Amino acid sequence: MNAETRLLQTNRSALNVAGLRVTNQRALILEIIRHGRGHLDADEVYRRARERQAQISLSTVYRTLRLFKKLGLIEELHFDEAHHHYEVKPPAEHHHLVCLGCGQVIEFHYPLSRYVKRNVPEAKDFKVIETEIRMTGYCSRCRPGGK
Amino acid sequence: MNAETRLLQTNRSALNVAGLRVTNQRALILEIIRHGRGHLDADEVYRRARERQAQISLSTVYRTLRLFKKLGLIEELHFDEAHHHYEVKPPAEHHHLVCLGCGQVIEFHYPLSRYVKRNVPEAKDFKVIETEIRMTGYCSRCRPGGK
DNA sequence: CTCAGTGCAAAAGCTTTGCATAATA
DNA sequence: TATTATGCAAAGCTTTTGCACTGAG
Repeated sequence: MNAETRLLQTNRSALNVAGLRVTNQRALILEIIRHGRGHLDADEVYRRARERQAQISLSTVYRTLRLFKKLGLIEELHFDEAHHHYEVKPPAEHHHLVCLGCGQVIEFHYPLSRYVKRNVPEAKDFKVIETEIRMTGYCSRCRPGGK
Repeated sequence: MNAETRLLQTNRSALNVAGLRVTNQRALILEIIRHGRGHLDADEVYRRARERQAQISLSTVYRTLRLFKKLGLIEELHFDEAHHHYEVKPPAEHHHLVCLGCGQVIEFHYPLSRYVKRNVPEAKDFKVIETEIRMTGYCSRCRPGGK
């Protein structure tokens, strides 16, 4: 059993647990999102997947991403563009700083939904499922002008 | 001068200040976003605009929204869907609770970026231009099951 | 063997663009 | 009058869908 196969094997169990049919495509896509640091969009997942399974189709990528999202295996994020980004669902609540200069995404962890629920009257009566905080601006290296 | 014309006139000055050519289309679109409570997408702006100027085109709506955004007159928001929503830029920082049940958007005000800057080390060094907080979940009426 | 999952191609949104015409300054 | 903005139609992208085939269970 080579390293490639072993990696895919690891993801099989995650999929089995969900009661899904385990295909090479699904194992590979999960592997790519888990392994790929950064926030991938569908096309990037597709490009990386093709390096290992030349025949994989873009529709499968889209279908699989939607499926994983529904199962809660991954998170769908909305940055500034018109398309979505995906990443594995992390255990702790986390958010994003998006630099308008270099495009890097800085992740930070903070239980903000709990804070908001405590301090914002409108949120007291709301059952929060998901919180996404996206702050755009300039990182220290890209800061234009002063301050 | 009828009421219609007077309304448009008010927006002319805002556009004049920006050094733009003032057209009926631009004045009308600004009027719709300012007046229209809620968060409108491009198509909704288009539909409302056509009620008053039958010949207006969807491309003009898109071009105008992009322009207003660049000028800082309006804000572009990213909810769950693949398209954008627009609203007038409000003076105070505000955020959104999006109900997965009925789709309503509850707005709340809170200076969260200041709070984050104070408490999150990663943000200390970041010059924040814009903060968007979107919490999805269920409002009191749509809450499924208990809690 | 059966049915869920895949690949392909075509369709379906949303958004942008080229170009001739119309309107502002 | 000199541009800038508009309308229309066509193109561009991302995402979804129909259908016959393949492969997992």
